[in-house]
Parts: sequence; structure tokens; C-alpha cells
Amino acid sequence: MTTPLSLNNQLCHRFYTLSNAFSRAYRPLLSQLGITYPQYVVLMSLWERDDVPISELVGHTRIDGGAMSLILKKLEKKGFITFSADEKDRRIRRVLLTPFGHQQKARAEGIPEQMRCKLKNITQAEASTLLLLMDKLNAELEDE
Amino acid sequence: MTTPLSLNNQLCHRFYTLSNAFSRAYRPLLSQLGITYPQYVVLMSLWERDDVPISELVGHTRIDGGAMSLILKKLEKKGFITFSADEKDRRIRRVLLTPFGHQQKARAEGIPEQMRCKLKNITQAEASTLLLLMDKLNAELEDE
DNA sequence: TTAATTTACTTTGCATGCAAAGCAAATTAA
DNA sequence: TTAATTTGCTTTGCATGCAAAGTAAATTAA
Repeated sequence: MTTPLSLNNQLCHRFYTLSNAFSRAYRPLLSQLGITYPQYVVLMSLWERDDVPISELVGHTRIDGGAMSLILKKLEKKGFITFSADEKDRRIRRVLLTPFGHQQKARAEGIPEQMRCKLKNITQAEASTLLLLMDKLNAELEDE
Repeated sequence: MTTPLSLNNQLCHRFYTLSNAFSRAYRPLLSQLGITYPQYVVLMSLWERDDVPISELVGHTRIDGGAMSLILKKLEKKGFITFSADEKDRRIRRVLLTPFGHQQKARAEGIPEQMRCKLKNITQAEASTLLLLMDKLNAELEDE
């Protein structure tokens, strides 16, 4: 049996490593769109459904609220999004895709496939297993 | 079938989310030692084997070299480590644990168990499956 | 209604992750 | 040997992740 403190036996270090590896792997694909991975996550959420309060984006993407403010500011500056004030509750800012922001979805549509190409040897079954187990892990870590 | 761009079907977003979740989960445990998660990773590596060149730490922990410089500087300031110059190659700085740094290993030894408590419902088999699949993913993303 | 509290965000400060530039020592090439 | 290149690390600049403080608007309490 190995030491409990051994790096090689810990899940957390795998997640640390793989999260960074994915971010690196996406970088060349996303640079064509001029965005970073977290910005891509926000856009994916908006391409599914836009004209949403910032709080909904935070919930769906799991990106921290403070970070979200800065990310949205950059996406606005790059022309992907605009804001509108909620008429009923003026504390709420709604996020909208611009026409340009909508157009970029078409350019991004090839990205998932390109990423799958980088993971040729991962079977669909393995990916499903991973999704399932990670959702379970997530649920465990959430409610604390 | 769901859109390829859907956030809910992508592995990458799970890793992003879980890596952050683990980091958050460790924070209260590590605050007693006065360190962050990446600093903990470096210390775990050193507790396994110290008096190593910085390059070896970078390789073992997978922490970026630039970040490593800053992390080591902080661990030095906190009294965990010191440096020594390699006598044969003066470009190399070797990292050593201080007596204090060694002592802290005992305090850290309970951390893995505390973390497992936060993951009660994950079986040993599931953890093993995850480790295996993540190593496979890592190998895929590495050689690019 | 007025004060206290809550809610939705933004701002700030600190710690990375990472690309890129810089530096000094070691190694190669000419 | 001297110049060019490589290697091991540090520094810098930009983009988060996150805790904490700050702000304005909405809701509750008194």
C-alpha cells in the first residue's frame, strides 16, 4: 500500500492536471474565435439560450460571479454580447447575443468534433462512464 | 440527440467544474497549514522525495514552471523549504524541506482521510475506474 | 413609511496557469 | 577558443477563481 499522501493515488491531482490539459488543448481551437475557454463556456451557454440574467449564466456555467463580471465585460468589448436591464427588477442585467455573437456559433460548431479527434482512443462507453462518475462526484462535493 | 455544443454533454466542462470543486473542498483543510492547493501538491511531492531540482518538481506535479517559481518563493517565505545550488551545474536549484517543512507532513497526514469523508458515496471501485480513465485521457492529451 | 435586510452585481486583492521575454550557466559549433 | 545555441529558472502580462468589501435596488420588518 502506498502512502496516503502520494500524489499518484489522488483523484484531485488528476482533475487538476486534466482541467489544465483540456484548457490547453482548447486554446489553439478557440484562438480562431479570439476567446478563452471560460469565455467559450459562457458563449456555449448563451448559444443554447440567451436573454438571460447573469445569475442564470453563473448557475449554468458554474463560473464564479466575480469572474463572470470580467468575462462578460470582455465578451461585450469583443462584440459577442450586449446587456439589457430587466424591466421588472432593475438589479437584474440580462445578457443578449449580438448578431455577430449569433453568427459565431456556426464557426464554433466544428470545435467539439476537433476535440474528439484529440481523444481518438476514448470510446463512447468510456466517455459515458466518466460523465456518470463525475456527475456523482460533483453531487458529493456540492452539498457541503 | 443534443446539440454538440451543449454544455451538458462535454467532458471538458466536468473537469473544469470538478477541478475547481476539489480546490474549494481542500481550502478549509489546508488553511490550517496556511497553504493553497497547488502549494499542497508541491509539498506532497517533496514529502515523497526532496532535495530535487526544480525541474523534477515541475515534472512530478505538472505545475507550470512560471507558476512554480512563485509557489516555491511563497513556501520558502513560510518556512517550509530552502534552496541549495547544485555543485555540478550551477543553473540548477535544488529544493529542500526545512525541519519545519518535514514536521508539517505529520499534520497533513489526516487530510486525505478527511477528503474521503467528503466523498462517502464513491466506492473504491469507482475511484479506481476514474483513475484509470483519467490516466488514459491524460495520455491522449499529452502527446499533441 | 422608514429602517434593516436581502438580493444581484461589480470591484478589489491575492494566487495561480500560461505564453513570452529575459538571464545566466553549460554545451556545441565553427 | 569564441560565437551560437541550449538549458534551467525567473519575470512579466494577461485571464481567471475566489473571498471579501462595496453598491444600488427590492423586500421585510417595525
